[in-house]
Amino acid sequence: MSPRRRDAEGTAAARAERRAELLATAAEVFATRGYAATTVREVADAAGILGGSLYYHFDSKESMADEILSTFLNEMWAAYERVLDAGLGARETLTALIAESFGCIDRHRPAVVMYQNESRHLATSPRFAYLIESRRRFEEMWMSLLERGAREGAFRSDLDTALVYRFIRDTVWVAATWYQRGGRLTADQIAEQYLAMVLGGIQHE
Amino acid sequence: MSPRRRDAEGTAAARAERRAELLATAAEVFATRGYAATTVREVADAAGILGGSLYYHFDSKESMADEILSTFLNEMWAAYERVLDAGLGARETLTALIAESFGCIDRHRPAVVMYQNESRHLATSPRFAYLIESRRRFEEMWMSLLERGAREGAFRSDLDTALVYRFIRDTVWVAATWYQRGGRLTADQIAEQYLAMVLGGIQHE
DNA sequence: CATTCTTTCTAACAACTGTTTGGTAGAGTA
DNA sequence: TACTCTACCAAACAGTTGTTAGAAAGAATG
Repeated sequence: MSPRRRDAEGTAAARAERRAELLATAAEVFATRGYAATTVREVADAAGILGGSLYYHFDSKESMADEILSTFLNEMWAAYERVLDAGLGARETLTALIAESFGCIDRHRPAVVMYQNESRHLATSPRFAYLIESRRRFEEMWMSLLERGAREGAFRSDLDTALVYRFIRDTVWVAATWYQRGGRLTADQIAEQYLAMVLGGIQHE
Repeated sequence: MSPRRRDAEGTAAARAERRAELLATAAEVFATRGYAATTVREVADAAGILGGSLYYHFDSKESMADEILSTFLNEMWAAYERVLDAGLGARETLTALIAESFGCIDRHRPAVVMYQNESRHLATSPRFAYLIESRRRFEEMWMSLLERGAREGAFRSDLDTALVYRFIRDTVWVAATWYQRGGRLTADQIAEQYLAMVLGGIQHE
């Protein structure tokens, strides 16, 4: 490996690290104040630089949102794929998917908040078409799991499947708005309690 | 009643009606595109007038949001009060509150969506302090109901009450983002299914 | 008919937005 | 030391934003 090559790699790595830092900051601000209501100057402020300096690292405000969301979604789907490929039963698959979802919230909380609050607005641009595609795929995954579970007798069959799907989707992901790392409960503990509620209900038997 | 008086009342009523019309339009646009991302010209467009003309009826864009949200919250709390004053058992109170919540979503869908998406951002202004107060009151109401239900044996007592509260709160209100009047299911039917899920869970017994 | 009142339009404003351009401090390299 | 490259700053840009002031159309009133 030539010195020239090593240097190029070193600076490329440093650059990527700085990008990631800035993206984390941006995601935090976007999640807190809302993407549209946040100015690039506010993001830069939070990062300790000036507004224009962001454009050395990123093409546009939009491309920041793009990178934040696509990074998160890629990681999430990779995790989901691992679960789906494990060949578990319906109940166990649901359990694993929910646990994995709370793991995603733990690792990508600001991105999840952004996905929820801004995806409908952003998806109007063709650049963010993958948001719609992800939503479609998500619905397909859950609907087929729930139908399979109802067929196999794991889940109740007297409920509207589409409603159950939304019920689970909403319950899990909205948790990103209040979850905080290092809080009273860990992501795993929350997942466990959520599962107990979703599966068994809150009524005393 | 003098003619003078009748006229004054007539124009005042007409004026209030026009305000309500414009507010309904504004709420729809705010809910769809997001409050911050919506321009007053877009609201005016949707109402068939020009941007500046809105300022004959309203002081500012902010005061539109204010009126939309406070009107909704006042109605919601009036409905909740009626339920709480009925002196029902824990389980019946929960049932009635959830049914009432879906009723609110049915009647005030755009306002509910705004409340969810924008309240955190808006609440930074002192003008919207009532949003925080409403949230506090909401939490207090539900927490005491859930604790009472657990004490009286209506609800399971092995679950984290704060988590159950968020679970119910999120599940109910997020429905506003996908609910549409005249859809496959009525608000009452959705409330019924939601109740069955929350109380009994989705697992086959 | 003339007058008044209500609602809207026209046209502008100052502030703020995302973005660009050219410069510059400082670390690394020869 | 001189040079280069990286990451940032300083200052401006054009477009958009919420908002305002004055004119005007039209209905209601006398």
